[in-house]
Order: sequence, then C-alpha cells, then structure tokens
Amino acid sequence: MYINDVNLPPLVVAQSGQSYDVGINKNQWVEVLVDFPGITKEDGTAQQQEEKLYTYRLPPGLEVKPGDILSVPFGRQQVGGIAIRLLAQPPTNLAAENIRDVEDIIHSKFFQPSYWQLLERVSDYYYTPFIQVIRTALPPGLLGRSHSRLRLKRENIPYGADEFLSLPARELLKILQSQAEGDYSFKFLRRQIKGFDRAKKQLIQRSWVETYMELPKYSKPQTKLIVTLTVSVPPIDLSKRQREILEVLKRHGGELWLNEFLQICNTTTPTLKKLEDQGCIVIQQREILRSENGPTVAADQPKSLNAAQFQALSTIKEIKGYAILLLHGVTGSGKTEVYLQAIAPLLAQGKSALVLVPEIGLTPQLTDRFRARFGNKINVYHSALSAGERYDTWRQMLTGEPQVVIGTRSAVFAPLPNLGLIILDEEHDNSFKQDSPIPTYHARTVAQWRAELENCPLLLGSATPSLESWVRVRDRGAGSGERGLGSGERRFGQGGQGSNFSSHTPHTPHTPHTSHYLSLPERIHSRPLPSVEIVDMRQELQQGNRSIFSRSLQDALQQLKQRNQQGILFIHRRGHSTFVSCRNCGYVLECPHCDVSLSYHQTEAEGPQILRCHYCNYARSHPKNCPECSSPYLKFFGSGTQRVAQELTKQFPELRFIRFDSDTTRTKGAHRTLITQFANGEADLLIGTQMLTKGLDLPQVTLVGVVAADGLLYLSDYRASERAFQTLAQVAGRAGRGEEPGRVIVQTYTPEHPVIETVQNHDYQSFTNTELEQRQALNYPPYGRLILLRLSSLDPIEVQNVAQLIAAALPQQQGLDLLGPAPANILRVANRYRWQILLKFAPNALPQLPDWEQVRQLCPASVSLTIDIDPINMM
DNA sequence: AGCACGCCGACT
DNA sequence: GTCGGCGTGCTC
Repeated sequence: MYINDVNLPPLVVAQSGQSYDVGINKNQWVEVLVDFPGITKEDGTAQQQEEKLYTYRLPPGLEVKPGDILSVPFGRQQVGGIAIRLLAQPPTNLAAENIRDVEDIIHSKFFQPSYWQLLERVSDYYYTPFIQVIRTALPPGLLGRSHSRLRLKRENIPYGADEFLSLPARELLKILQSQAEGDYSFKFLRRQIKGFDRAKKQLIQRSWVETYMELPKYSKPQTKLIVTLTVSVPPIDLSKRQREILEVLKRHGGELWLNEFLQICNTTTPTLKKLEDQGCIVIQQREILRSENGPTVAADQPKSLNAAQFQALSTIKEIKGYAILLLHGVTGSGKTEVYLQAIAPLLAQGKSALVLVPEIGLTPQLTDRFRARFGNKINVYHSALSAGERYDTWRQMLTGEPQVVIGTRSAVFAPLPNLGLIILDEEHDNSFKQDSPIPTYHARTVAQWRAELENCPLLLGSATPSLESWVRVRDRGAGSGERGLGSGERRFGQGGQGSNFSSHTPHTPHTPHTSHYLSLPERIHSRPLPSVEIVDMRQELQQGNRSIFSRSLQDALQQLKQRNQQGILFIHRRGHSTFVSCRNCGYVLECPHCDVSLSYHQTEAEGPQILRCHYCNYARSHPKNCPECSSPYLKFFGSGTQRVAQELTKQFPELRFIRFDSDTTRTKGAHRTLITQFANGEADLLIGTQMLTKGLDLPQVTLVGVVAADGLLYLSDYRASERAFQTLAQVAGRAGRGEEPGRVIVQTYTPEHPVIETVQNHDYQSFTNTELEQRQALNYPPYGRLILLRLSSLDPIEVQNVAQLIAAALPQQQGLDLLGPAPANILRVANRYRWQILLKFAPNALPQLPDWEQVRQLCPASVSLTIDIDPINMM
C-alpha cells in the first residue's frame, strides 16, 4: 500500500538563491548537446547538419556534471540538453557576452558510463544523431521544448474595431474570442489559419494579443504528506487521545498518508502538529508513483520443472557475466516458467531483470503470470502508457530497487542499474525491429550490447528462433563471419571509458563460453505436439467444394461443438476482402494516395460498407456501381477476417466466435477482454490475424485452422520463407496445450511448398538448413549484411533522379552488391513516391562504408532519406 | 521552431 | 523609391 523508502535520486535542484562562495578554479562553463528542433524532420529522417555543442555558463551554485540533463535557453526558447563536458576556460572564439546561463538541472546522475556507451553504440551503428538516440531512450516530455502561445488581451480591443483587419487576422481573432481564455498554441493556430504569421503580426501591432512561452512541462512527480512514527514507546506526558492516535499509527506499521490518518482517527491536523512538536511523529512530503496497476491476480508458486527445463535453468544460473543463451523450446514447452525461476534468485541478490516482449497488449497473460509470481516488483513499460505513468515507471527504475521490467522494444533502454539478466521472449519477432523513425534499431542487437556492457547474460527465447540467433549459437566459437558496420567516428564522449567502438561489431566475436544452446524439445507434461494436416484446396475445388472451408475443416468445426472444445482460425488479412473488382470491365478499386487496392470492410453486421486502404487508412464508402463502367456487378476477392466470419455464420450458425484483429482490438484493454471472454468459454472460435501467433496460452484450444497459407508464402523478399515458417509454426503451436491433443489444418493451393512440409513435421532444423543454404549462396543475412536506403518524395521524378544520383555516388568495391535503385514494392504510399537502394555486403568483405554525410548532401530537402541498417521490412 | 537577414515584384 | 512577399541560415 505504501511505497516504502523509495530512495529517489534528487529531482530538480533549482538554485535561484545567490551564493558566491564558489571555488576559484572551478569549471564555470559547460558544453551542452542541445535538443533543438530541426535536427530531425517530422518523418524522422535526420537532417544534414552535424551535431554541434554549445557552450553555456554555469550560474553560481549550480553543480553540473557531465551526463546531466539540463534546461538551457536557445534562441528565444528553453530547450532540453545534455551536459557533455565541463570547461575551466570559456572558448576563445566566443565573446563572453554571447554566452548564456544554464537555466536548470532537470535530472542528474542519469547516464551511468555503461548506459552512455550503449547510446553511443546505437548512435554509431545506426547512424543516428546522438540527441535523437537520447530522445528514443528518455521518456517523452523530459527533453520537452517550450511552446509559443498566443493570448487575447480583451481589455485592449475596442468594440467592433476589426473592420480594418485582413481576412486571416479577422479569422484568427474569431477563433481566439470563441474560447473563454482566448489562449492557443502557435502550432494549433498555424494549422487552422492560412497566413497565420501575418495575421498574428497585425493583432500584435494593435496590442490586442500577446505571445508568451509556455515553459516545458516536465512531468512533475506527485507528492503527498506522510506521517511517520518516530518513537517506539510514547512519552508519559501524553493525553489519552494522543496515545490512542499513536497506537493507531503503530498498528498500521508506523506510516500512514496524512489524509488517510486523519480519516481513520477522526482527528485534525493541529492535533498531529502537536504530536510532531513533541517529537513523536514526523510529517513530510513523500513522492507517490503512478503506475499501471494490473488486475489483482492470485499469488502463484514456482512449478516443478521437467528434465529439460531443469537443465536449461541450471545452465542459466551457472552463468555469471556476459553470455548469449538461446532457449529453443517448442510451443507449450514452458519457457515462461524457466524465465520466472531464472529471475527469482536475481531479485533475492538485489539485482533486476529486463524482459522484452513483442507487443505488451497482446500478452496480458505473460504480464499476469509475472505479477502473480513477483507481485509489485513488476513494472510494465511501453508506449501506450500515459506520460505520467511512463515518467513514474522510469523513476521507479532509477531507484535501483530490485525489480522486473517487462516492456516492448523501447524498454531495452530502461534505465535499470544492477541488471542481472535480459530476456527477449519470442526473439524471432519482427516487431523488435524499428523501421522508423531513426534509429532503426533492433532490440535484440541493442540488448546484446547492453548485456555485454552490463556484463550480464542475455536469454533469447523462441519456438522458432531467428536464423541470426540460430547461427550464432550453432557456430559458437567458430566465428560466423558477421562483421560490424559501425560508422566509426565517435563524435564526443565522456572519455576514459575504455574501448573505442570504431570497429565494434554488432555481434561480438564469439568465444566458446559466450553462446549457449538450451533446448526444450518437449511440451510440458509430455503432451504431444499437434498433428498437422495439409489440405490441397485445388483438389477441394476439383471435387466440387467451393466453400472457403475444406471438408476436413468443416468436419473439425462440426466436432468442436459436439465435443465442447475450442478452436482458432487464422487468417492472414483483416477486413473482409482484399480487393474489389468489377466483373464487367475488370476495374479494381484503388487508393487515391497509394498504389494498392482498397480492402472491403464492414463495420458492423448491418453497418456501413467501407473501402479502406491498409497503408494510409484512407476510407471511402463502397460504391453501388463500378466507377468506370457503371456496372452494378462488383465482386469481392480474397478473404479477410470479416469474410471468414460471415461464411462461418452462414455455414455454422451454432458456432459462437470472437474476431481478434486490429479492427476489434483497437481500444485499450480490448485484447484482455476478448481473450478473457474466450477463455471463459463465451465463444467456440477465435478468428484472427497475426496477433494470434504471439504467445497465447489457451489450454482448451484443440483445433487450429489456417484458412489460406498461400498469402504468407509468396511475399517478395528474402525473408518470406522464414516469416511464413515462423508464423505457421506459432499458430499451429496454439493447439493442444491442455489435456486434449491438438489438431491443425492448413489449407493451401501449394501443398508441395517446402515451408508447408516442414511445418507439417514440426521440423525446424530441416527448414533452417535449407533456408540457410540459400541465404549463404546469395550472401543474405545472417551471412552477408544489408543496408537499405529508403528515399521518398511527393515528386515522382525527383526521387528517381536522386536515387540514381546517390547510387552512382556509392563506392564500388569488392564484396559489395548494389541492388537498385528500384521503386519500392508499393511505389506510392500516402502520396509519397518511394525508391530504395539495397547495399549487400558479402560475409568476408571488409566493408568500407560510404560517407553518409556526402550521401545526405546529395539529397535535397524535398526528398527524405532513411538509412536502415540491417533492414527487416523491405516493403 | 522562431526569427533575422536579404533579395526580387507591386505599389505609393 | 519603398513595402512586403517568403527563401536561407543561425541559435552558445
């Protein structure tokens, strides 16, 4: 109930008081890395300018150390910045009167040397300005810049005097007058009014309005008064009432929030004040931390382990210091229990653990299990938290209390001191890679650096490990030919902290003892893996079955109800149909902003029919007639979740189902609600997309149906097979996790596809071997390495020209393949035309990286360029 | 971002 | 001749 002794680091130390007793030779200036706007564009691509340090004077009494987060004046506004180094002398090339004072310290002691190094590696490797990396790592709002606002001065405005104003100025005045306070941000007004700047000037000239700066809003910690008992035996000279009060306090563990205390004892503040004066209690401010409180879950005890789990756990426990462990456990093999038991002893030793998961919303089950085991030692950190929650969780981490942080990709930057273990669950999942904005980091790569710098083990868990991780542990000790692509130059540093990363590798050279393979080959309680049946849909058609469900699947669905069991249907796409086409002229309805066809959606059973673009979210109503030839015969092609749901209602009206995709899970907590409903048996079937593949543990599910596997198999990039295998294996793994054996039915038009075969046999190894051979032959990862340059612009010709210009300027070298420039898979998205250039480095090539600075200079402002290191999403 | 400085077209 | 458009460049 109470936060006991939260040892928070000092917060803002505002020192406005004058004190001149500062030593003579103290450092009085500081170089600051300023977080100024314009260093990155809205789309997250970096701007060309190099990062620059600005020198500020330290006002007397303000003790700044390198790494402190500061607030400094910049131009006309206050911005955040990081203190880089202290100077005893002012720079000679700068006039003293041009140096301004540091305003304040926002946070000190944040950047531990190892954490600083981590950010530097990210900055170097992903070629991202350091300040941008810092922004990624810190909770938003901490480096918040101030905003200009416009305020109405009503008393200055004569009645009906706006006749001589320009039209925009009159409009502006109207907006301001429409609100009681008459107070808006520039940003808002600029969006509302064309010619805002001029309009503003007119109103300012007349003194009808004034501008002012809203100071940066750092999430302020909330405090509350707390009463603490300071004597064990009350002095004798107390009244009976006073004794009673102290007794109450003692019964509550010696501490109570003031407001609660007053309520419980039905007393008043003066009474307590008196007790304080007598030295019996202390009343003081105590910070309260807002944190996302999950539902209360029943406490849970460690479960007994099978031999493989026990073996894996002992290996993990033996390891002190840095190592990479791959926990390869088939679906349902009890990986989570291994995580839990690996973490427990660490907490006892006063260390913390970091658990990274693909998407937190999708795994309420995992979070609940951690809460059940470790109670309030669990902190959840992800982007859906409110600013206040995030800030407080972040401060809770800085306390250094032993704790477990569960979070998504960005939580790899959680500022936990004393890290004892980092876990990446479902390590193969692509959501660990950030596509934009920069840094385009992979949480697995960053986690590895972090583990190395913190000297703690990194545990990668998956039923279908990524080829990268697989190769790493398989070839341990041999060196896998992976090589760093770090750009080299460190721009600045805190100095002294050892290694220079100019040649650091993303994957550290392997020594025999840094990689371990841990295998959980069996499901818990020796439950069998589900049987996988492949259905050839071509034959179904030949034999006259035109339904989207094969006869096998129909039978299985029929039995579901009879046996009172549950099932899952996996569909690759959401919505109803993937495209709508005219039967008369063949016209396909397309998005006006992107080069893709529109998907058909039905908001509700009888609701409006909508065509939606899955790339830019453009929506329009479904036309009655073909826009081209006016024919009324528009036909839907391709099945999405909605379509399958409709078919199901038609063919199996008695089956109750829940749709589980991003359409139905958009609202907060929807995942949990739907899963709980399903787990409570309120439906027989769960129909959904990729989301179903991520760590659902539903013991009653015996049937998994993949309606059409083909959509997964033929995506046009080199990772298509890997992704397809992982997805299918994971969906299949949802079946038969309970007492009853599971059954999987995969419908496809190409049953002979190698991925289908390996999924049928649960044969990870054979899939991997085949796939690795192909990757090796073509120098694709995990052998060779890739860099993708993404270019986009509103002007189709300009991007193409710039792409060609850049491609021509890239260095020709042995072992470097230049693929492109080529238009992106979908040339136009949200009206931007996209081109890309892929650089492929052979495994043994000593990569001589292009001078990115020069490359950027070839790129005009109207074309945005993102350098994606180790790209995963090639679309 | 915000603001200065600075260079070209439409007006007094 | 000047006013004022907004197109680059700087902010310690």
